[in-house]
This record gives sequence, C-alpha cells and structure tokens, in this order.
Amino acid sequence: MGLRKIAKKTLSDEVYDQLSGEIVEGHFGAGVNLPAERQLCETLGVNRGAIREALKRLAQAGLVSISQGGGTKVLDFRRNAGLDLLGRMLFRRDNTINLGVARSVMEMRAVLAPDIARLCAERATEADITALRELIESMHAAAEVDDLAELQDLSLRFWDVMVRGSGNIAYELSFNTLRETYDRLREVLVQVMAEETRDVAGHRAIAEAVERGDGGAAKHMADALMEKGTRAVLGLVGALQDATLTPDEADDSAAKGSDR
Amino acid sequence: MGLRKIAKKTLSDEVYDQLSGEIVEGHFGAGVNLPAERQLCETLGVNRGAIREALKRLAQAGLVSISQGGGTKVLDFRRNAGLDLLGRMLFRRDNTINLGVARSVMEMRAVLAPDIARLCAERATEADITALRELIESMHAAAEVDDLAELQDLSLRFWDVMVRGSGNIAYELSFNTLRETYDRLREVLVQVMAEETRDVAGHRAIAEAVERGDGGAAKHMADALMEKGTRAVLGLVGALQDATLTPDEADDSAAKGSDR
DNA sequence: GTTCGTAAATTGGTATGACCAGTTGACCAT
DNA sequence: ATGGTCAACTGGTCATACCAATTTACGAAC
Repeated sequence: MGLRKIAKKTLSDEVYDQLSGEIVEGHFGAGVNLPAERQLCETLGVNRGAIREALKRLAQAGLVSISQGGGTKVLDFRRNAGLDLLGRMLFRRDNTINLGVARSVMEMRAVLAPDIARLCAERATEADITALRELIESMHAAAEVDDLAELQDLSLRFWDVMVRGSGNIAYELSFNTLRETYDRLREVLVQVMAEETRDVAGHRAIAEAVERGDGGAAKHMADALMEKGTRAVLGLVGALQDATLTPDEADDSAAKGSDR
Repeated sequence: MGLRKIAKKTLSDEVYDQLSGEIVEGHFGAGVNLPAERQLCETLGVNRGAIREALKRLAQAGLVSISQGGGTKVLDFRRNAGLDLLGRMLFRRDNTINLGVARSVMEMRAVLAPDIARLCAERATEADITALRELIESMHAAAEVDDLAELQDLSLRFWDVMVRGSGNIAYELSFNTLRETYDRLREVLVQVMAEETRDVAGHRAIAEAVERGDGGAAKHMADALMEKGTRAVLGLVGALQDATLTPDEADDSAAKGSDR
C-alpha cells in the first residue's frame, strides 16, 4: 500500500510537457510561430526526432498547426483543443491546482450523469443490470466498515457500468477523460465528497430505476446523487478562490476575460 | 465557390489513419501487441521516424500503450480513448457514416447546450451580450432571404459565444470536439435541422434570458431549441438504422453488446 | 517443483547526418 | 502593379548506428 508506479518520461514526453505548458500558460501567444525544429533541438539539447514526435502530439491536441515550409504556428487552444487538454490544465507547472478546471469538471459531471442514467435505463442489457446489482452489494459491505476509499472506487465502477450501458459513445469517451482528471484529485476529493460516496441508497435508487427501465426516475435519482458531491466541491472551490483573490494574481475570475 | 482546400497528408498521418482505423474497427483486439516498429517500417514501406510519430499520437489518443522493451500494446479504446476519437469514429474507412456516433453527438449536444446557456446567463460579460445581440440581428437578415447555410454558420457562432461565456473550460473543449464532428456532417444536416436553424426567435429568447441573467429561463429556452434539431436527427438516424438492419451486419444495435 | 539469477534476443529510445519538398520574401523584368 | 525567379528557411523523409528496458529461455540453488 502507498506504493506508486514509477513514472518514466521519454525525451519527447518532456518536450511535449514543456511546450504545451508554455502554450497553455500563454507564453506563446496564439498566431506566433514556434521556434524552428532545428532550433528547438539546440535549445532543448535533444535530437530532432524527439522534437518532431512532440510537435506531432501538439498538433493532434489542437495546440499548434504544422505546415511544411511555413513553420509551426501556435493556435488558440480555447478554440481548437480537445477535451483531453483538461488533464494538462488541471495542474499548473508549479503544481498548483487550477480551480477553474476542477469546477468545470464537476459541473460537467453533474449534467452528464443524469442523462447517462436516463439512457442506461432505456438501453441497459441484463448483464449491465447484474453488474450494477453486484456493485451495490459490494458498496453495502464497504459502507458497513465505512471504507471510504473502497466506496469511492466502487462508485467509479458503478458509473463505468452506467456509461457503457448508456450506449452513447460520446459519453463513454467524455467519461474516460473526466475520470482521468478526477483521478488526479482523488485523494483530496475522497473527504470532500464523502456524503455522495457514502450514499449507497442513492446509488441503489438509480440502479433500481435502471432495472425498471424507468429513464425519468433514473435521471432524477442521479441528479439528486450528483447534487451532494457537486455542492460540496463547488463550495470548497468557491472558498479557495475567494482566499486566492488576495494576491495580485486574481487567478480564475480574471482569467475568464483575460485572453479574448 | 465550391473550391475546397487541398488536403495534404504526411506519411505519419497516413500511418496514424491506418493503424487507428484497424484498432477502432477491431482488427487489432485489445491486449495484443502491435507489430514491432522495425516490422511496421518494412510492412508499410516507410522509415522508422514516421512510424514512431504515428505511434506517439496513438498513445496520446489512448489507443495504445508503449513500453520500452515490451512492445506496443493495443488498449480498449472504449475504456481509454478521449473524446477526440469521435471524429475518427464518425466515418468508417469505407466512408459509411457510423450512425451510432452521430446519434451520440446529438444526444450530448442536447444535454450540454441548456447548461451552457444557464451558466452563460450567470457569468456572461457585457462583451458577450453585445456579441449575441449582433449575431441575432445577422440571423434576422439571413432569415429574410432564407439563407440556410448562413443561418447555420451564425447559429454555430452563437453557441461559440455562449460556450465561452459559460466560463466552463470543459464545455469549451467538448464543444470544440463536437463542432469538429458536426462540421463533417454539415452539408447533410443543414436540411435535416432546418427547423432549428431557422428558429431565430428561439435563439433570441436565449440571448434575452442571458441578457437578463436568468439562468433558469436560458436553460429552458435552450432546451426547447435543441429539441427541434435533436428530434429531427434522431428520427432520421432511427429510420436509417432500421433500414440497415436488413443486411446481416446489424450495425449499431449489435455493436453495443458485441465487444464487452 | 519452485525460486532466483543470468544471458541472449527482442523491442522501444536516442542520436547523427544527409537530402527532399513546400513556403516565404527579396529582387527583378515586364 | 503584376508576375517570374531565385535564395534562404522550414518541415518531411530517409538510413544507420547504438543505448536501454523488457522478455524469454535456461540453468543453478533451494
């Protein structure tokens, strides 16, 4: 327990991290050209292959646009990047948390989950329903001994089944990204979201609505469940933001209108 | 008019397209190893750099996992890929449309838009409101001469402003991906969604609610607007799917339970 | 039989240098 | 003002070599 996987980074990963960080934090404004590949080689002290692998990834992420002969141009990531950038934005390079990103994830989760529940109720297979039943039982067991970490894990798996049962590939893929982002805050959130995590009855109500094929009820129950965690986290984020407004860097409230 | 930008593809783009296609269409099952880089070079007839650039992109998209010495393993994209994969999945390599993906996009849009409207109403700046006003006027002008293509473009820009005004980065990024996917079907959908596109009053009602800062009303109005296009497209998709069920390939209804 | 260590084969990671191909911009002829 | 030409710059492709981590097979030790 407590052991963590050792993170290994290749050179191109490091290049990608540095460049994407510079772009997201605005040190390379939209429209300007990145330094030429051969110059980046020299500046960063790596070979051109590593640079190119990183640049291709930046292009795929929607952060830059590469054109032969014309250089590599920085794009406006707010207008061009995909949802995958969330993970990159959650932590700044000084390891502070971007509260605006955390809030956004919670808001999105709160809206998607009820519709996932609705669709799952309308489309779930027998296998899905069985899986939900088993998860609810496990949650009961974990709740008996108040094992919060286990409950959190089971809740994630609960929604895993739900989103697959919804038959909506856009929700599945969004969920993957949101889960990845959420996972990075897991240790922090396990306490904050305890009320939602411990609500086995809430999870059970959704599962039973799914079992009955009652989309409306499933949606309503999911809404109620989400409300608990969402309220707790948004409250915390709000408080932290207010506390952060003291320094000159007005962080998030300012960032909203700053770069458009 | 009618001229289109010439699409240029690099070798690594082509490699990426081929490999991601194979994976998404299931020819490489999750868990198996991709051929070694040096072997892919020979098979595809390109140098190793091009292969590596493509593999790095596949890894970033969540389709494979690369480990030095251990080969490149195919992942379960439904469980690991990000939302960006939507665009890759919309068209199969035989150029047929994946109706399940189209349906998913419409469902997600219908759920996100009302919450975007709600948040925008609560957080919009004066500049946002001005931009919305101008767009509504332009829409009126376009509606006078029933210029559907122009109306569609203005509606997209309307939502562009809304999503930026919502102050939710997750919505912004999701919207970028959804717009990209939607754009590929634009010519088809312009007719199908005409009722929603022509509904200038519906757009105006949302803009006015935003102006008043009335989140509840904005949400409700957006819901009503979305309902028009969503109903039309989902109806069409349903009809097409029923028609497709005649051949043995039961396409989407079957795909749902096939690979889990 | 299991466990552990070792060495060879395999696979990805990095480096170098060369040349091809498209873009840009300065310059010039018309 | 227009269009052509050429040089410089930038990304795209290629070949080859070697480094580093993992896997596998084999055998020694328990």
